Amino acid sequence: MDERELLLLGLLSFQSQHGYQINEFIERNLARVTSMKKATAYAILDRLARDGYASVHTEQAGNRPPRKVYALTPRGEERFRELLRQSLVDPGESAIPGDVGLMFLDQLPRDEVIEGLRMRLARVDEQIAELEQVPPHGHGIGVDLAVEHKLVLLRADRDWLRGVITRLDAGSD
Amino acid sequence: MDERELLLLGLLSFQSQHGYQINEFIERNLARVTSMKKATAYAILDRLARDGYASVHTEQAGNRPPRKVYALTPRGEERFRELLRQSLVDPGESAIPGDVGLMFLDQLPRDEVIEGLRMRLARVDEQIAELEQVPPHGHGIGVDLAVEHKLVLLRADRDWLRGVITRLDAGSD
DNA sequence: TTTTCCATGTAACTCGTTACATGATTTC
DNA sequence: GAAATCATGTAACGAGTTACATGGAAAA
Repeated sequence: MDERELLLLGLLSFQSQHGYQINEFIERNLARVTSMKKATAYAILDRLARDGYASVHTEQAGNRPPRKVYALTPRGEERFRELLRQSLVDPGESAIPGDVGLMFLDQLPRDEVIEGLRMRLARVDEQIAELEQVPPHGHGIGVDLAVEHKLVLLRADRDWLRGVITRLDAGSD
Repeated sequence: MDERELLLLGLLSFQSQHGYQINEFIERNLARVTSMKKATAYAILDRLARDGYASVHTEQAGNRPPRKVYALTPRGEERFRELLRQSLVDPGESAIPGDVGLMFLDQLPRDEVIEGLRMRLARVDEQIAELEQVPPHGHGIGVDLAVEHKLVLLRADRDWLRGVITRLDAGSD
């Protein structure tokens, strides 16, 4: 159920890592996937170790601060697969925000609505353009599927937005 | 930025209401739009009054518990329009959950993945069927647009899921 | 020499949910 | 007579974020 835990387990399933390393990776490469903050990641890693899903051993490189390296235990791998299965079946309610706003759309002058939706459309277009430039990932199809999924939904949103704007434009005679 | 506040302001923009009334309405008709809990709604209504966005006066019908009836003030109406404009332009990051799971999809045996996605597809199909039976709302196009929007995204999700399953099926020879 | 990097954490805070309290009144 | 309805709230809890502390090393 918990996407954050799943993410950390997944990252550890590739290789053992220490918290700082994981946080760097998330910040650099996964900013659009998760918004988990560093303190949270440290806390969850701690919890994973307490629950027996990960083992910890401390490493020291030269005179640097000691690192706590986490490695998945067999139980942790099982936990990972369990959460993964769950997340495939039930990704959780995809809270589509903004629909509350749509509901009250009639309370606003039509041109303000159109202007607002145009700005929204522009942002969606940007996101699409950005995602389209993400190169294929290579290692398995999972990551590529995730990107593709986001793209598909964004394009559907874009097309719908265009349609709505057109209709509103036509109706404002 | 706050969808809950926008929702309450919007409901009050139709007519003055007391908290219990609003909560009932939300529970009965807006369960799929918001998951806001009663205590939260009471608290936000309180805040709206404190901030001058709503006026409060207490009514008593017979021997029943007194009602605190909230009505939008002019400032409240302005606030409502302001939040509404914002929400049209920037509905907020549509957290698409489950994409974390997709990323790690290669770590699971292909038939488990396919089975999981089939179950997911079935649930999406159900949601679509359910939404397709919602009758047109009549009062303005806003509510209908919100439903339509959700439908469009669900259908895009469904089509994508079908495609992925087909591809995985083909690849598992 | 000041800033940034490394690496981990803690303490305070925010926001929302859960569960409960209240007390009359209507319904089963 | 027991249970649900009406109507509002409070207190405790949980999860996550923010901001900060630490202290040596490398980079500017």
